[in-house]
Amino acid sequence: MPELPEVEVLARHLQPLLPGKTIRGVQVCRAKVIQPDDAEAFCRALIGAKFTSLTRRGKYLLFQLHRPRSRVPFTLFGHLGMTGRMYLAPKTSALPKHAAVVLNLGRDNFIYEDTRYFGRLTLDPNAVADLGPEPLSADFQAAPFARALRRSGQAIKVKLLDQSLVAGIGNIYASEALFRARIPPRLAARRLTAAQVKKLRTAIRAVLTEAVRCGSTLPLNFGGTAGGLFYFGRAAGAPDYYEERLVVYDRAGRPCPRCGRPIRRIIQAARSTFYCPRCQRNAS
DNA sequence: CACCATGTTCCTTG
DNA sequence: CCAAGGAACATGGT
Repeated sequence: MPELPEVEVLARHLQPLLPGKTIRGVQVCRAKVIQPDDAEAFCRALIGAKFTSLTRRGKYLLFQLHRPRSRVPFTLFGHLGMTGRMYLAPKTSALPKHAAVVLNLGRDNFIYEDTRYFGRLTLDPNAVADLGPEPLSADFQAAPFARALRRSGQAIKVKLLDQSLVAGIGNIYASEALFRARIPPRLAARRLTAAQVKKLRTAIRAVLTEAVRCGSTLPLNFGGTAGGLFYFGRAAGAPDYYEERLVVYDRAGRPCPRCGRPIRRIIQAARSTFYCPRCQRNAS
């Protein structure tokens, strides 16, 4: 469940739990999730290292580590793909069915599980090299954003998924931001007016900020047979606060909260886009 | 069986 | 060389 807000909430959750913990063992259950695909080297690099901090960049988690005696830090980069989860669990509890990598931290295990194994763990800083600005930081400035959009003929919805434009927007928040800015998803990026670009930038920040705030106030539940960590309403039986906050995503046929017309679903670049055909028209 | 899924990368085509 | 579109990756839910 990973777009910027989900990764941010996860980072805030794990941040106080990791610093000071030492990696005593590494179990690579599925070699394809580590990069490069060399479990031996990966384990050698991590065993004995100690966590110092955890931050986020786009949809990546940045685990800051150092070896004992060495002040030279290094970073483990984590990406959750579509279905990745990371959490601490007592070493006594059974590993989940789709465990990908398990770090032995002493009393607890750090578990990275991923049903579809689209996520990654890597020590290669290139993972993060081509990311655009952080949308919630001051680095996300209007002028460069506008310039980048002017250079692209791609539909704006598709362009928002380009992580080198802005980091962290995924398929859900691309639709949500465009609805909020009242911009039609198929409009070519270069056709946005200056006013629309400005509105879009504001909408992106608002939508992501709200999602983080919403996620941060939820109780973080461990447990269940999956041993998973749930916050955003995907857990069966868990309250669905998060889904309720989405205005257009996955709501085809249901009324637009603004005008009441049915929300429409279209396919762009092989992914679903949701929008209101009335509120998101040209020249708005 | 068919279709869908929060992401990224690679291949083909123009 | 670039842009755009689609398939592939792997598994599960409806």
